[in-house]
Amino acid sequence: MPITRLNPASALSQVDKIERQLQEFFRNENFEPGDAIPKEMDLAEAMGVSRTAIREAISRFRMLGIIESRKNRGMIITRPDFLGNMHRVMDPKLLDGETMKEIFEMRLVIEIGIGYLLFLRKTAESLLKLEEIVLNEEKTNNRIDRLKYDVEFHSMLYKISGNKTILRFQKMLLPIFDYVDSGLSSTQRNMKKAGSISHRDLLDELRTGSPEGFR
Amino acid sequence: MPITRLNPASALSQVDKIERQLQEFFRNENFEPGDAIPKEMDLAEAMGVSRTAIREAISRFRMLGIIESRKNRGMIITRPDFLGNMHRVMDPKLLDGETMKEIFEMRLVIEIGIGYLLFLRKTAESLLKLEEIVLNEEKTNNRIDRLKYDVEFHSMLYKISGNKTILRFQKMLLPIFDYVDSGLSSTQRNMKKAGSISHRDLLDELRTGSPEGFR
DNA sequence: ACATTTAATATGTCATACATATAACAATAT
DNA sequence: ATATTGTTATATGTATGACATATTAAATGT
Repeated sequence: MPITRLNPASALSQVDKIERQLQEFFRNENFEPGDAIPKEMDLAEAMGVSRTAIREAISRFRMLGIIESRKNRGMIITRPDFLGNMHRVMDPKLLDGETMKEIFEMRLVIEIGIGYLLFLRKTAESLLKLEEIVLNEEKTNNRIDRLKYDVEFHSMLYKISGNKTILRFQKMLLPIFDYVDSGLSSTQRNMKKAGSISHRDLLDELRTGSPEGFR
Repeated sequence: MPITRLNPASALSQVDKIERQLQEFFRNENFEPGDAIPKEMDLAEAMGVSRTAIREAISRFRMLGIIESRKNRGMIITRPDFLGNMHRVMDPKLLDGETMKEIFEMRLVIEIGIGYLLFLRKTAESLLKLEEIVLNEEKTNNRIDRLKYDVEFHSMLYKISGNKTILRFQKMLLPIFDYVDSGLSSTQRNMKKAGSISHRDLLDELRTGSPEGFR
């Protein structure tokens, strides 16, 4: 039950109501990507509101990637990118500390869980690439380069996992990850410590070990 | 690099551009929740567009919970609920099969990773509650009740984890979880099998075992 | 039959007017 | 003097009409 669902009903603006009604309408009528939806004026008349209000609501759907409109061709339902909007709210300045800590924790949780996928999907080539990255990392003393290879290493891990969505989700969480890193609870500190053994260890474990050891 | 960032620049509507400029503006000027932002007319004049266009862009921020406005008091930056909007796009009819499978997988990945938190945060009382739920589950033969207790059990697990955000995120993923459940790859089937040992087993493992066994 | 022009149409943008809620202040009554 | 009430100014909320623009479809001419 998202908190947005219980905005004091009276505080809902007309546009908010229109937005909800439209979303409900699209779902109930089983609209799918590619389907055309009624034109603005028809919607406005059917709901007894101005075209302006309809357009404000539709504009929101456009942002989410649920609706696309072209001049004269009308509007159609489109396939949204369900992570594509997250970056708009993933802002350390906007979120509160508690939420950020939980997001931070979620990232670690996903990282642990992803070990499973890695063992199921690792290949000889992917291990070679990891080896390459680790070698580069071990060779350099430059702080910035180390960071670069660190990013590369993790990137590669996600690629091996074969799940683009999880990879993207993790990247979305990065702004928070960069920001928190202080004021960690002991639990989180433990988790982080557990996760920060060297890449070389991880690689070796991935090569010859088991999911249990990897974690 | 969110896909929304690379909409053919020419295809961006005026409102899209305004939306971006405003978000950039808020970030650069270090606006934080509670801060007042310029009024609509000032923004319109400053950007050389109509108030209508500004309002369409602002309407989007309002939906995201980034901006709130009250009559005559102007508009202020607010703390968004970073998961609160996901339900709008978490629709099996809108997403493609591949994405849904990946989301499905992400849920499992999180479930595995969360085992860690459970062991760190379990308490005597929480174990008792789990015991109660499992007992109820074992007593009933009603299919619907079993489902209910299954939900309760998982809910309780997330509560023990002490991370409301992860819990909510999992709930957000439910529509997809309910929907997929067919056309799984062998990898996913394996993961699911691994995850579907009985609740009794899980509880016992949680009581006396280790994170490794739990997984 | 083909190419070009014209008209019709739905969305994109703008300007304007009015409604509504609120804050600040003034006026009044006790 | 304090509290209540009324007035006014202000910023957002909503509606309306106009025009721009792109695209489809029909009409026209050769």
